Amino acid sequence: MTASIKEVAQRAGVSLGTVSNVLNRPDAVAPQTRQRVLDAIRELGYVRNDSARQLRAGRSRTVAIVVLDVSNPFFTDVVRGAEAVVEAAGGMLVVCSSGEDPARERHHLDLLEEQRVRGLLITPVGDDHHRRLERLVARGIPVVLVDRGSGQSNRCSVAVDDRLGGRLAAEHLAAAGHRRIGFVGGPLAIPQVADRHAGASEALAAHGDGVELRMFETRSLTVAAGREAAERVCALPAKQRPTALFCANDLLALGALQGLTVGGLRVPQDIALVGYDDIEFAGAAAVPLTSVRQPREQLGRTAAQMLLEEAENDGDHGHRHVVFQPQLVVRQSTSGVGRPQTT
Amino acid sequence: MTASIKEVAQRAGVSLGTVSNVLNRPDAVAPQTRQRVLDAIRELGYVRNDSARQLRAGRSRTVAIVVLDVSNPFFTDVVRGAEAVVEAAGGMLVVCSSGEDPARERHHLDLLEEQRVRGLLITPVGDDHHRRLERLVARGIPVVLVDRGSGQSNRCSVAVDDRLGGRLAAEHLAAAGHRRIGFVGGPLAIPQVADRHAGASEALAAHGDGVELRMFETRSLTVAAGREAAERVCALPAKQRPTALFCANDLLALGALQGLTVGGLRVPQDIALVGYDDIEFAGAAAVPLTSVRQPREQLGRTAAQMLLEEAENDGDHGHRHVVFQPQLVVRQSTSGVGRPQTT
DNA sequence: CCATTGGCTTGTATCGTTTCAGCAACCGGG
DNA sequence: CCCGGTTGCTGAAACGATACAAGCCAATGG
Repeated sequence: MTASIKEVAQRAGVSLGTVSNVLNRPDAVAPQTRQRVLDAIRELGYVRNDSARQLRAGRSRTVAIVVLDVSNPFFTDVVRGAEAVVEAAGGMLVVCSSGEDPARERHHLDLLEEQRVRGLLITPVGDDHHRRLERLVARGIPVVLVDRGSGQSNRCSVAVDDRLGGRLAAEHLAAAGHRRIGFVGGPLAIPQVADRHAGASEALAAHGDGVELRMFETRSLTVAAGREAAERVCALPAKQRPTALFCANDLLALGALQGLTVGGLRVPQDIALVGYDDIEFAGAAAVPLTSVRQPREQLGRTAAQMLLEEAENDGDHGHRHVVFQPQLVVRQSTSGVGRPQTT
Repeated sequence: MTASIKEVAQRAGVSLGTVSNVLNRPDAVAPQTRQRVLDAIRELGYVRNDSARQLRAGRSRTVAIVVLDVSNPFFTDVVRGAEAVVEAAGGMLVVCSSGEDPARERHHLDLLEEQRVRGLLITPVGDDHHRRLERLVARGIPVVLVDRGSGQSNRCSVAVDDRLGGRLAAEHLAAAGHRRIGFVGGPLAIPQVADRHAGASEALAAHGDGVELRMFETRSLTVAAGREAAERVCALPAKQRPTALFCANDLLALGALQGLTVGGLRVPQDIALVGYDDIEFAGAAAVPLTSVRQPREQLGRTAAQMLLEEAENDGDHGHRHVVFQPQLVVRQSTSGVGRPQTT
């Protein structure tokens, strides 16, 4: 059914090794022999068997990236960045989504380990993954943490300063005079969420005089969760209700925007809204969203580069921790007045 | 470095085959032997080598899906549907993005063929892929066309009726009294685009009396391309300018919305806008978008089911062609009056 | 004219699994 | 006491590719 190198050899009247040479070191084969082999390959429709290659070589050319949610445009942009780098290097990037579920994450890691992937980019779900990743590294599979700083010095990481991002958002709101601010996000086990919250908290504490940060925890970082959180906000009596919401990502913010509108609250007149990530859709929302921008594609590119670099110099390799700075993009959802902007 | 089955066998004091049995047919091994083997596995941190497994088995457990654009929420939803089915069956789904580029598509297919994937879900870029896919099928790799009907009877397909979708959109606009309608989409080599256009064209022709459908071709189906098309529209003198735009997908429509706003045209008062796909962000846009809804996740689920089914019954298998019906969802971008809706 | 070189090619071992025929020990029935 | 049937395990043969030592032959140099 599927021709192997042996049949190609037979047909071309050469030995196994020669065919292999044609494939891998064409210059080491005499031109006319090479041509005969190439003809045979074409005639039989021969295609290399990667399993065999990998088995022999002991390593694969595929790199995996495990993200929290493929449907989140933030991650698809990260993936695109990583993809570009990996493909340029002749590899293949496989994308797995943990869906914020530690069990699925583990399952994916199991499979990827069995496949002996060349390296792993991961945005881990919780905090209990250290031993697991440790083991991969010990096995010679380099790991780069994405969108997550690492205290660990035995692996690289690429992150954006989430505390700073949280501070930027909170300071912006506090400066606009908000005193009751709500934080929408969760699960708190996700470090990015915790850090953004911590940053906001920090900034408000520094601000002094009873600025309050109230937590509206969500079960996931999705539009639906944002809508649901907004319902809780709307249900509060006006006196207790926050006058501004800081959402842990833009999906939540977009959901919250919908939920608030349904609940009869106007953004930003009745309640201001800040998102996080500045995904492409944030600026195009019903009320264009103020958001904390992250260098999404660059995150992916840098992570992939570091990974490939580590994969080359098998073994010794100075682990680096790159931290990018987020940037506040102010739009209508916090600006009180003004006309729609579309950047 | 990485333990193999042989070392496990040695440590447990049994033969190779026994370890393999513990892994694959645990009941065929005496409980205490089994335990010894399991202990050895744990102590050595043994992990199966999938390459070797695949090589021996001649087939892999991974299924691939090749989509036009991972950043398009339509496709991420399709992917999620497919993923759910494949994972439930114990497999793994690898996602590749062709970026609407035939060369990249070919490259991915090459790699996937080398990997001897179990099956392939694909939304092909152009129309010249038949021979290519044919070859995969001949090799025993089942192929299911996604979001694309197939005249071919030797493979399955799952699609949504794009001509009908185009008709729905165009009829809606014509019924609202629009006489100069613009179609924004491209490249036309993408069958979905061509079909949606054809459907619209058809509906308007049936409508008679000089209703005009003018083409604004784009280079891709992205937000940026939509913005750029809107600039072209804005540049036209008011008399020639369409009073409505039908965009081949929601990304284009969202981009167009931004471009039109920047160009000083109001949606829907000055120009109406219809998108396609009804992605989650369509309803949350600055002006909630009227759009043609497709059953996105179901598309993926059905495709994956058909693929797995075909992969089971190696060989004979009745190829099916499932066609879903799209559905027009009317929102503010074509409704002239009314208040924001958020569903 | 022999030795040496260098260009091409061959054959074989190897990677880590799974599979399968075969062997040893044991059991109960005739 | 032997025989057929289990049960539990072993050992070797694949799977398809790559690497590498070794061989062959013609050409080159002394």
